[in-house]
Amino acid sequence: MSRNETIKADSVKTLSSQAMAARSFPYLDELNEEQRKAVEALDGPVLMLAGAGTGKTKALTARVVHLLNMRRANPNQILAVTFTNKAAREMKNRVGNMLGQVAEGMPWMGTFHSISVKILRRNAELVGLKSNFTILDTDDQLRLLKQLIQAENIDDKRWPARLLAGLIDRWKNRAWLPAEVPSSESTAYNNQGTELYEQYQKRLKQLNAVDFGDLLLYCVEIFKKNQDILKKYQSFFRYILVDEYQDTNVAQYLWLRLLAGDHKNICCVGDDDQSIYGWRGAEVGNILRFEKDFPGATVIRLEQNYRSTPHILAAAAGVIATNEGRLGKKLWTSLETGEKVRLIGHWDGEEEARWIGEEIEAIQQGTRGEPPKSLENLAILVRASHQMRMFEDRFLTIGLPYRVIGGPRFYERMEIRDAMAYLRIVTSSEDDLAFERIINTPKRGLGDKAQQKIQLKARQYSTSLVEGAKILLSEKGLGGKGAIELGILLSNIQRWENHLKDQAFNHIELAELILDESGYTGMWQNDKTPDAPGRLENLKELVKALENFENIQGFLEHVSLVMDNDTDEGEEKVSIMTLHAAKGLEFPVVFLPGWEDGLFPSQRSMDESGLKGLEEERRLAYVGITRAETLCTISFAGNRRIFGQWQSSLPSRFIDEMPADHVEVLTPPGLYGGGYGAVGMNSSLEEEAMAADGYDSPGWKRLQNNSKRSMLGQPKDSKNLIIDATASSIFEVGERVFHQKFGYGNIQEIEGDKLQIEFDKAGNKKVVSKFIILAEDV
DNA sequence: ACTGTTCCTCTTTTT
DNA sequence: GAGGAACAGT
Repeated sequence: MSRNETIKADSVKTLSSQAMAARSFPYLDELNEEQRKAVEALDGPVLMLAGAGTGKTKALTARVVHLLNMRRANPNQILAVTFTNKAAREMKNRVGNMLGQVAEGMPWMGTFHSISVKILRRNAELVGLKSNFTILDTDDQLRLLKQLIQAENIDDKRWPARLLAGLIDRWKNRAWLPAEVPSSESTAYNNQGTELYEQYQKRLKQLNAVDFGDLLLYCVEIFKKNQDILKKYQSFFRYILVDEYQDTNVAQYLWLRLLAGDHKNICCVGDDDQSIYGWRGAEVGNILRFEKDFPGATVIRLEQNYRSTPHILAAAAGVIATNEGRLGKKLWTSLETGEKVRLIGHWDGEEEARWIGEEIEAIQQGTRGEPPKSLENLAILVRASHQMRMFEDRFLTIGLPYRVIGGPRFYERMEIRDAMAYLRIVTSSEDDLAFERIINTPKRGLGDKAQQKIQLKARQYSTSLVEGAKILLSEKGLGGKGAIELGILLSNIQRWENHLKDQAFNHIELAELILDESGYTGMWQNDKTPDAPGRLENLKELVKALENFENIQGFLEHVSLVMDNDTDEGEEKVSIMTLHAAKGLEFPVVFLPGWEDGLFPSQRSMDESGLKGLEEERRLAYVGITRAETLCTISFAGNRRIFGQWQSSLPSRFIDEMPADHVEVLTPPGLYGGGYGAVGMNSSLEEEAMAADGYDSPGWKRLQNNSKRSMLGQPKDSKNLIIDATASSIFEVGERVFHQKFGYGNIQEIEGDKLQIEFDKAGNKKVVSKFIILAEDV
């Protein structure tokens, strides 16, 4: 019925399109009312506020299919932008499935960056680039910046290149060219930030290279300065769809506004509660402002959650409710009540990993009174990647298969970058950064001195390093072994270039030949370190990856843009990933470890961005909880080793924000003396008991009192209760005390139950008194 | 030039 | 605890 209304409203449309619309579209019947509205509101600006698990992707793909079925646009006239390659792939697959064909016919479905590259290659000359420009990765970028910094005689100890890289990235995210950086920023980076930014951009253009930020920045610049080109793209992209709109930064926002400026057929999907990329320049303001930016916009809220049980939703809602300035959504579900969110405190991080490992095995075997579950259904979501290690260690020792998602990427490995540098120098001998990388890898006796001579020569003739090296040799500016080796390298490069041109070999053979003749493969074959075989394996994989591409250039472009490496071998595994990487995913069973103040919410985030930072952390917590379908387990540890130093911490404040009715507090198993890990490597029963009750955070206490089950079977006068009764009174300032992990120290200050202690070895720390005993009692 | 040593900082989060 | 930079020794 609503479809008929739509047709009436669209009375301008041709008879044929009406006839098309009158056909039945089975995918529409699978949508709920709101989703359907979002799909059928084809024209004009649409904002789809889609809460977690509300079928956003379903609606989005249905919308694409509907646009096609209604003949509003050809597949190549729809611009569909996502942030990650994974999301783009997913959308392509789903659209393809719905249409019953491969969605290769949708060339403009991709990430902001990949689409920008396409546009930029076609218009490169407008910003002073050649269309075969290379895209630098972070490593190249840093090396380049370092060179500039050293040329300016800046102490790169005090002013690290990373800092400058971050600064430039921020400016680019705001779509500021060097000349557009406001003067308020002029004190940045020792007052030389803007100057170095300008130099950096110049140098990039000399190298015919861009960095990630440039892809967006230059597109925006082209659109702004060339009305004709903008018009062309505006009319070409008849419909625009944007996923995860809350994560757009200023540059992306301008990019979209410019492209949608004419017809305004733009549909943005997002959730302000899931905005977690503020640190990368994302502006939640973009989504909050949508209706102002696009007057008359249709706003649709998707609030029915199909993913999680009511307990999980309630816990998540409780946390996110603390944030201010939300657009506000109320998620609801018709699913039946499942288990409450589980909460458990541990003595330290190792104990936490051990416990989670045991839990996972139990769930896998189905010993929790439920059918066995595949490990594919389980995920561990951490705040910071260094937390992953603890779990990897533990899972390796108990032989639990796991997969780290978004870890160190394939393309970032040293051997891959080296190999790619060889390929780069062959496709473009002007790629100085690639040449620098390979000139002495493997060792050719071309050290700092030789390289400096080449640099000097290249600068003197203002040419590339390869050319500079040739000149140096012809002028006999280099002697001995170095000269011979450099000669060999240069003639090798020349020969490889010719092979590439002649097409004497296909690109796979050529790549193998290059790695072979350069001695690079040999270098690793002769390497006796334990990771050498793995590196050779990676090189093989690199060559194999070439099979999917027509030529080396195409491959290089792919690698610089597509960063995820889904090497999903068949075996079932637990997934370990950061909360950021988990956005958009869902798992029946989710573990959220490390909920401690300082770690989560991250201290750094709060220090740098204050309340804004804290609220973003809270959204991260919300994202984490809402990944879970049926079982969500949150945990924290009282002690954790950070930078090799033990640190004690309090439970995350987010724990206090969860409504107690929806949380069940578990007691660490060690308390009962039974079960597993009772006598851990370095944690005793007593310590575990303290861990269970060692916090004074009101929320933790409240939750603990609320949980009757956790108290079952616990002796009334168990040791931890005795300690509890005496805890806050027995200490005095100046007393000599002992802590299990930090060792001896003196009390500096007493603040309720927390003691400020100057430890002899571990430094000054704030510790809950229950972890402390008098030195004389040891 | 290269290798091995110590000392230093450092960790959010990523296209 | 690890990876990088500076230094010293071959």
